[in-house]
Amino acid sequence: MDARISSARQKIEIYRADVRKGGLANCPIRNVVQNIFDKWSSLLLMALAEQPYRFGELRRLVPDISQRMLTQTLRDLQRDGYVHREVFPTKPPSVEYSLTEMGHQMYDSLQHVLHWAENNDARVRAARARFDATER
Amino acid sequence: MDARISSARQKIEIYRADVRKGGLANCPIRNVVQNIFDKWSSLLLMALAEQPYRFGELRRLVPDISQRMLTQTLRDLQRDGYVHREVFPTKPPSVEYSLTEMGHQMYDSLQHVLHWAENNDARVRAARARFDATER
DNA sequence: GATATAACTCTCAAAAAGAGACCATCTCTA
DNA sequence: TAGAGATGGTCTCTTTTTGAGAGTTATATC
Repeated sequence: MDARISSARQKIEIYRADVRKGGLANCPIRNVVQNIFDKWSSLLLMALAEQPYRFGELRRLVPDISQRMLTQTLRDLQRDGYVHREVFPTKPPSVEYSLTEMGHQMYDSLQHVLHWAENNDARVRAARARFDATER
Repeated sequence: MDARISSARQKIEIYRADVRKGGLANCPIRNVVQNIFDKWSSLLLMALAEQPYRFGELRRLVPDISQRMLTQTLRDLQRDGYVHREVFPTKPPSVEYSLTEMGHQMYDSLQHVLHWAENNDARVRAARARFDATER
């Protein structure tokens, strides 16, 4: 069957499927999306979608990420197969991170939301201001 | 200018722009994406994209969300303008949540990643298993 | 009168994230 | 030749976020 035409309802069912079995680990969407929607993941994917970067470069590119979170997020992305990590035997060894083929494919589908966010920032801010003025 | 053709590089710059100003609140992408990529947001959006639901229905639909997080996530989505909340003056008052026009538009762009996740679960799992066997 | 339903809020414990010190190794500069 | 800086991390401690679950107000049902 073609999963592209599955309804939201079906997706919810998939999300729920595993809850009934007692855990969350087997739900396909949640399983995958969990790591992509991580606080720093989309940002790092955006960077790596453009070109490979070294650890220190990423750190400078994203100044407000802690080294701990950079290490951890990169490892998670590597573990899921989106990112390739290559160590070069230079004097202080350097490490380069790049998107894998699958990483690029995934990013293609992620891009849409990022674009939307970029283009609709003002509307969201306006909605937020309206809410704060009314409901609070 | 058409933001749809902006490169990843430019996006990163946008992400970074506000860091230089000392806070994160003004970065458009991060600002918007933050709430969409919340742990429970995409799941609730998936549900509401299909049809309106009442509070208790959502709770039963997503059994592993705590009431605290359901309330909070819904309020955040409402605040950002994706979700409409309507109170009906029944005896114990009931509340219905539905997607706004903007919510539907946003969901259209979010859908792509969710589809990708649904269709590539096996690949991700395989990558993960490979990583765990090798690197650990 | 006890119990259930509705949509929440509140408190406390557990998990995750951030800040920043520390590490080994090598090169470059003073 | 001593010190500083760059490499890519780890470790510990504190703060923030999340989850679990009891409590709330008001009505209806048995």
